[in-house]
Amino acid sequence: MAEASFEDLVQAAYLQTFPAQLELIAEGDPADFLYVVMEGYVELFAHANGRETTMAMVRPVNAFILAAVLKDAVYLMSARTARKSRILLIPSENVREAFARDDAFARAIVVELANSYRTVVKEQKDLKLRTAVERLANRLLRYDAEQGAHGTVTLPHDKRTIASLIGMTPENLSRAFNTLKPYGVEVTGPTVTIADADALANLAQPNPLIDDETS
Amino acid sequence: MAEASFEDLVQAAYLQTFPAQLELIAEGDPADFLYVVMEGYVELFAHANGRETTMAMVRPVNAFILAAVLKDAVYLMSARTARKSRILLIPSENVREAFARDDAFARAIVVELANSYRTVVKEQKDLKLRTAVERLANRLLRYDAEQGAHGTVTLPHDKRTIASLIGMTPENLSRAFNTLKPYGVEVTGPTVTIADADALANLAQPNPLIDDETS
DNA sequence: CGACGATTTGAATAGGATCAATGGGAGTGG
DNA sequence: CCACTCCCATTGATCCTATTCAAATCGTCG
Repeated sequence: MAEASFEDLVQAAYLQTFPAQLELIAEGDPADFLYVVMEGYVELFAHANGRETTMAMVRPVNAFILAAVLKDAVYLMSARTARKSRILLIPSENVREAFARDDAFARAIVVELANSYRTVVKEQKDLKLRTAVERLANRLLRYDAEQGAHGTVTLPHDKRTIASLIGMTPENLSRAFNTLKPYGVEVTGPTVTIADADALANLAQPNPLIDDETS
Repeated sequence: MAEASFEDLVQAAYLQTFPAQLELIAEGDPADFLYVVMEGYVELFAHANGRETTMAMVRPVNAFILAAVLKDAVYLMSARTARKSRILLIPSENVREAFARDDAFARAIVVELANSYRTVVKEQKDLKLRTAVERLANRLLRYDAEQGAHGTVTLPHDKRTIASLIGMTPENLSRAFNTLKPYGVEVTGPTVTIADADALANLAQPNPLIDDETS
């Protein structure tokens, strides 16, 4: 994007540090700011019919609720810090201004939105086409790949959060881990070892059109 | 968008009529064309782990797989005509060209993508936060609203398709309709009458952040 | 009229959720 | 440093939802 637009956004932005478990936004609120996670972790979650679910975990450096800001609409999701986090807040007004003025910025946003869209589509496929155990197995393989494919995974979130993220209860997650034991999966607190990646992959049936970050 | 860009796209495009149940694209294929439904209905669906699910039904006039075209990536979903349909095929190359050249077009695409993104997020909330019966109840209320809120709904698709769309089996859909009978829902073939919209809404708990088209 | 596919219904099963209780750290305050 | 508390995670038992398998019914189309 143009230097000037960038400067304008940075000038208008606030960089703040928030403690863990602080609610940043609530679904239904008007989109006053675009949020960018600089450090830490932010949980996006949602409510309906008396239930709550984790929609996504946002890690540095990523923006969230971009679509709402551009549309000048209300947030569809709530957000809270999962741990102490440094977050950049950019007034929506400025984002929309830069979007209207700066062609390069507008195009960059398209790429970002296209990626976000495809990510959610993949998640929907994951949810509708796989059982809970399959989802967990694939998730473990993904974490392993992200962490260097050593066969030793450190879970990036609380188990209750992971359970909600992949669409199950904490109890069920615990049982799903047990189900994976015969496939070489051992759990010790937040550490998971994958003894036989092939066996696990055979169960999980990983699919690039669901599990690959890019593409 | 600019007249010239529009002309260019139209010039390069093919308008074709396809019979029902014709597979237009398959997930994993490179995105060679952007598709626009002019008449008829197109089903987007996906496979994984030996299962298949309906992801969306696209009606006129709407484009599908825009994100894949822009990213020059592979399709995440397959598509088939649900009935005889007239479809506009625009070569991806031309779309990306227009996107690069025409600023107004690029901005229009942002709006389109932002809407698509928010739609999928809503669907994910629907899936994760509601039971099958609640999803059906809300879907019926939505159809009723779309069709004029007369309390008489004509199902826009086969029941098996609707079942897959809202994430259940055809058998379960049939039973879900029976579950809704005490709430004033009567089914006769493709026609559904809603005798007591309040009772149904009380069960469904419709939520603008999930069920409203706009917002 | 006959065949096929869609829908419905029934029965049995499986997958997940809920409720309840226990064990296990991490953090707090004395 | 230790005891206490709280919350997370696990386990057990049970319940409920939804899927699967099977069969019957219905409607449509050739």
